Amino acid sequence: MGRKRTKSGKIRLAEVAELAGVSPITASRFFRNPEALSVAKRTRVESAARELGYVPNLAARALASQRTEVIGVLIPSLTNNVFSDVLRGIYDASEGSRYSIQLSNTRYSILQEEKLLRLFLAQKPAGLIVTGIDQTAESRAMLEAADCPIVQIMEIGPSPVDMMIGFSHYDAARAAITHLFAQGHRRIGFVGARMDPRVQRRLDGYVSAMKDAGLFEQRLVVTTATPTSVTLGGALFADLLAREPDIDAVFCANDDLALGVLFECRRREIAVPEQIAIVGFNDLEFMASAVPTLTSVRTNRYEMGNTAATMLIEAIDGRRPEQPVLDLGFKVIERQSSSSRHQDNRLAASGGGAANKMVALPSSHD
Amino acid sequence: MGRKRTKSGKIRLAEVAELAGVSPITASRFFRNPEALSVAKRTRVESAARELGYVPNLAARALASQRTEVIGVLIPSLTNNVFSDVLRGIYDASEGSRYSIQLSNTRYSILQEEKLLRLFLAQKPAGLIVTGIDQTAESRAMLEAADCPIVQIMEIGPSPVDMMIGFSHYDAARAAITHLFAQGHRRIGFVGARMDPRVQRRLDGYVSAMKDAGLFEQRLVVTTATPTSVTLGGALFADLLAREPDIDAVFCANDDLALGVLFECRRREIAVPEQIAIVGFNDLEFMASAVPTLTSVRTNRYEMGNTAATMLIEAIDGRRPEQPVLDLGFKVIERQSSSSRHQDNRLAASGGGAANKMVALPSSHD
DNA sequence: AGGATCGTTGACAGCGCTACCAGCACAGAC
DNA sequence: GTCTGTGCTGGTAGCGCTGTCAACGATCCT
Repeated sequence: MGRKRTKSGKIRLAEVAELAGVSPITASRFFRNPEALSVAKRTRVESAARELGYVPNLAARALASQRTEVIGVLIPSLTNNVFSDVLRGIYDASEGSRYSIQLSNTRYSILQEEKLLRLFLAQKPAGLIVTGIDQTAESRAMLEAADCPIVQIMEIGPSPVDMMIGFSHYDAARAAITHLFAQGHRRIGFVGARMDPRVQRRLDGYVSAMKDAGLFEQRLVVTTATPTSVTLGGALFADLLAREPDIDAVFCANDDLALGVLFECRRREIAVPEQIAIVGFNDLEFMASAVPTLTSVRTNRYEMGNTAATMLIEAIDGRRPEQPVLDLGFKVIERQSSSSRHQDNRLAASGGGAANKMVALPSSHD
Repeated sequence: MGRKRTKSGKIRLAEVAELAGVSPITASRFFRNPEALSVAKRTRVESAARELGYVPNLAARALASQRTEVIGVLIPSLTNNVFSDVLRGIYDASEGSRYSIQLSNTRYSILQEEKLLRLFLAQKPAGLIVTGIDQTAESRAMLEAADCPIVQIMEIGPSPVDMMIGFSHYDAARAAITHLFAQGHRRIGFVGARMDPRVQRRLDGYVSAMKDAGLFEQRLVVTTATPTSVTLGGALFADLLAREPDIDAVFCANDDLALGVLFECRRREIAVPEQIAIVGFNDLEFMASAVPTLTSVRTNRYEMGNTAATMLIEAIDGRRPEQPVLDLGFKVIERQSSSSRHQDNRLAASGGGAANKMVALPSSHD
């Protein structure tokens, strides 16, 4: 290591080839398809490259080959914990592969998404990961015309552009409400923020489950376009309570809101779950640790990102998955905050994650 | 829009030049330095480019110009809330500039960092943002030899490679302990996880403050190399209590741990702050919303990322900042969890963020 | 033995853009 | 009128790599 380079620090493929005693094109092949070389040349090129500390010039490669080894990723937010898990999965899958990740943030704007898509596509990415299924018509057309594999993540729906991996937010919300019904709750409020398409579909699931039971009332729903936060959860819940003091449960569109609701209950000395049950969404780590432990709908975020990137890379390399649309499902993780069997959370054991009851469901469309 | 392209979707600069009736090189200049063109040609090229929907081929540009418009960013973790705020700042600053962000994750390994650095540098990035000041000697040498501006973020220390923006974790921890002393606490425990260099320096600050007061005992310190989590905060605190039941305060190396400690106190019916005070670090959003509200040391994470990227871009464009090392400082945000004036948190008003008392300090080295 | 096939290698010609330098017109100085 | 400088423009020559195709010897088949 630390071997000094020739002037201006650039070792070209030609130098490696010369040292190895092969032609540049043979050296080039070594880096792209080592199997194509004889063992002798392979080792010669390998040691020459190592000795010189050769690193390929990606710009030249991209120019010559008319394609890049960049996977474009479009997500709506960097702040949201949900996406950091997904991203981690994507980055983990990309490591070890020869592809690098180019990330951009749409800020929940499909117009911004369209603009970024245009930019990405112009650089001929090897593949693309986009969030959700609600693109503009123009974006949709660009994606369909793109000559690279594409994975839509976070949800599943009809007519994928190419590949798709996620779960049904609608079904997941219905499952959460069904769980609350099973625990004997009837007047169930909905608290939601940001109201992006996925949160909207959770709301739809809530509404349909409530309507099916003849329990839906518009007054039970409190939402805002404001980005989500714990504090906001408390505030929205306060609004809900002011409007409907007799609710017996709250379904929160995400876990931050649920934590805010829990704190607000504590502030108001409302017993959870005795007076009000709480169910969150995503099952972030802290849900199992709260007091009382908080029920949530577990979503496989890391796995979603990881599988999406893995599928994409396979597809780029010409091995299309036999299953282009993958439903990762969800699980209702029942904890103290919604358990009618729960008597005294104050004496509950530390951690609380030991005896989680899980209700696993693959999501399904209707 | 949606104008169709010529075959294979590629519009080259030459086509734009032809339509505009200028030479390719003139068209090229339009995109790099419009001022150098006469107004007439400028408008001609502009409308030609728009009409054809021209998007530059970045690979060709990079190859020809021997430099990229990529800013490399090396951070230790994608999961950590702290870094998602920093990243958001970086991405926000890069938007609107012509630079794009290339992100990589060192997973808290300086060896991995060195490897990534080598990779990044080989592609001649326009600039580099690296986390912290604890690089390997080899990394350090590479950074110093790099012919692009570099910003080290998250902390400040002696001998910056180039630019530096952050704050003193040591001083911030000392300030937190000083605050606890002022509230009358004496037996103050330390809870830390992951123990990366910055957490280590917070521990150092804690130790020095405690020693200065003649109160330090090794038994008050509980740490682990395990990545941080809320649950872990509870577990570490349980260890600490088992060892030292008579502590009257806990300083947590981050807010997740602090939340875990709060939940564990609730589980054990330990009154906060009456029996045990809690102070966290970073001041994540939920700290102001917890019950009781949680004291923390506010760090300017978004601003750190944003300013770092802004400074870097300025430096790339040849305008080096007059202030290459920037201390963003910190603030101890005093809340109920460590306030001796706090009597009954159960009746405290919603949100609790209204009357935060702030103790602002620029960090300083000694 | 002759032909076909395979595995391996190399020559050539760009990919689309920009660095460099030269050239031109025009203005001002002498 | 010539010279110099300035502002703008264009020609030439690559940047470092890979796609394509051709060539070669070795192997296999009939």
